[in-house]
Amino acid sequence: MRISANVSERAKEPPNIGVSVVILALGPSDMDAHGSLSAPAGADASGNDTIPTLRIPLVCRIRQPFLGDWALPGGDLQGGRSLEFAAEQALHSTTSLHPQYLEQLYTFGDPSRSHGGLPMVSIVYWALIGETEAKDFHEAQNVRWFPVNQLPPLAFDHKDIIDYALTRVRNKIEYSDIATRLVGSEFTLSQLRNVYEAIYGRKLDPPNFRRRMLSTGMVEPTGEKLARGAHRPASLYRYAAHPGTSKPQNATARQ
Amino acid sequence: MRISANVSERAKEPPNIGVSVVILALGPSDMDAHGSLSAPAGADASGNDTIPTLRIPLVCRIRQPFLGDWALPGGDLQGGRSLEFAAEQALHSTTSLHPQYLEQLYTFGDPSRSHGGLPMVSIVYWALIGETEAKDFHEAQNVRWFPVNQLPPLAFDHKDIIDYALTRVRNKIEYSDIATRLVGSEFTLSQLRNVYEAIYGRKLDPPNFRRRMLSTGMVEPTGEKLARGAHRPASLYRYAAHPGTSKPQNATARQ
DNA sequence: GAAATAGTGTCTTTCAGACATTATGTG
DNA sequence: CACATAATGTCTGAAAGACACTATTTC
Repeated sequence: MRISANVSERAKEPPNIGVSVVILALGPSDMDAHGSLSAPAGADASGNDTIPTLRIPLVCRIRQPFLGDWALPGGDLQGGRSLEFAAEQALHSTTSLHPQYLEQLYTFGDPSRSHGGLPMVSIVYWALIGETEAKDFHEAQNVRWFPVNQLPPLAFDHKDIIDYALTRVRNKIEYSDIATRLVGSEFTLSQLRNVYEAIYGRKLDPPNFRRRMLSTGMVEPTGEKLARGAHRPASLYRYAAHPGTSKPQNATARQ
Repeated sequence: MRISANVSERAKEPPNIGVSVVILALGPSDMDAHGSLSAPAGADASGNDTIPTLRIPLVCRIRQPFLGDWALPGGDLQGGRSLEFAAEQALHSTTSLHPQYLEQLYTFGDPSRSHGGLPMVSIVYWALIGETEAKDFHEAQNVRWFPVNQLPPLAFDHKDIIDYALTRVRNKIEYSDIATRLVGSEFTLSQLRNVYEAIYGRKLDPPNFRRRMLSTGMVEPTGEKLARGAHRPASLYRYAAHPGTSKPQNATARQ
C-alpha cells in the first residue's frame, strides 16, 4: 500500500486507519441451538428469573501480536468510503448481519497501543442487533460470540474499548430510543423491559418501568393484546415516532 | 508523502488523517485591549448584567476550497504521536496557549466533506482555556477570535463541528468538574457561576447555584474571603479533589 | 441610607424507586 | 384453586427551580 524510501522517512508517515465495531446483540435464549455458545443465559427457558445477556462476536487473531487472543471485528479504511460504511462492512463480514443501530464510539490512536504491530488509528463504532436478527447468524470461521460478562482474553486495548462501549450504551439508553429498535414493530412492555434489563445488566421494577415508558410518550398502545403463558395477556405497543411533548433526541446529545 | 502508481490505485488508498481542535476560551472582558475583537461582551465593565461569552480562535483559509473562509485550527497527524499531542500542538501553534482541558469530540470522515480538497479524516478535539491564560494570547497571523454567537462563514463542515462541541461541553459541565479548571485554585462561587453562565450562555440563579455546587461536595471553603466592589465579600472555595460521598467521574462517563 | 452582591430559607414540582394491591389469563 | 404476569395506586425521598428574605460591605 505505502512505499517508503527508508526507515527515518517512515517514522513521519501517518499511521494506518482502521475501523472496528463493538457489536452488542440481544442473544435469544435458545441461541445454543443455532450457535455454539458456552454459557446460555436465556430468560424464558424454564420460568427462571435470570436476565437476558448481551453478547459480542469476537475474532480470533491468527498472527502476532496477541496470537490466539480475541479481537474486535474490523478492517482498513478505504478511500472514498464513509466511516459508517466501513463499520457496517466489518459487521456484516463477521456476522452476516445488519445493525439496528450504529454509532461512532471513539477514535483510539495512541502509538503505544500497537504492541509491536503496525501503528494504527482505530475509529471504533458500536452497533446494536436485536434478537430476531441474531437468530439468523451463523458462526463463521474464527468468530465466536461471548456474553459481555464472560469475555475471553482480548488483544490490544480491546477490553477497555468494550467497557467504554457498554458505558456508552447504558447511558444512551436513558435518553434515546435505541431500545425500541431492538424489539419488533409491536411489542409488550415486558419485551421492551427485557431489552433494558439486558443492556443494564440488572432487573427493573415492572410497574415503575411501565410508568416511565408511558410518560415519555415514545410508545403508544395498539389496542391489541398478546397472550403468552399462564397469566394475564399483555397489551401491545408500538413506537410513537414523533411524540408531541417530549423534546427531540439526536445522535449528538450527551455524547 | 504517499506514492501511488496510478489513479485507480489511489482511489483505494486510505484518506489522510488530520487532527483539529475546537478551542473554547473564556474571554476576559477587557480582551479588546489585547486583541482586536469586534464585539466585546464582558460582564464587569460598568456594572451591567450581561454574561461572559465563549470565544473561539479560527484560522483564515489561504487556499481553495473555501478560500477566505474561517476554519478550525488543525494539522496532519504524524506517526508516533498521540492524538492528544497532535491536538495540543495544533492549539499551541495557533494560540501559543495550553489547554486546561482537552477531550476528543468526534471523528469526521465522510468523503463528501472534502468539497474538492483532498479526502480527509478529521479527528476533532475540543479544548477549554480559562480567562487567565487567554489574557496572554497574541493574535497570530491569519488567526482571529470570535464569540461563539457571532461566528463568520466557516469552511467545510466546521460550523456543525463547533455546534457539536458546544452541545458536548454544555452537557459535560453538568456532571463533570471541567468548570473548576477554568477558575484559579481559589475562587468565589460567583466566579465559578460566571464560568457556567458563559458555557450555558444564560444567567443562573445564584442561590440555587450555590446550593447545587456545595451539595456535590466538589468544592470546599478555604475560610478566607475576597472583597471586590461595594458589597458583602464572598467566601473563597477550592476544588475538593476527592469528595467523599459523590461518585467518581471520568472521561468516559456519558460520552 | 442606597446599592450591590453574598448567603439562607422555603415552597413547589417533578421524577425515580419501593412496594402494596388488584386484574386476568392458564394449567 | 394455584400461580404467574399485567396493570394500577400510593408513598417517600432527592433534586431543581422560583423567589422571599436576611447579611455585609462600599460609597
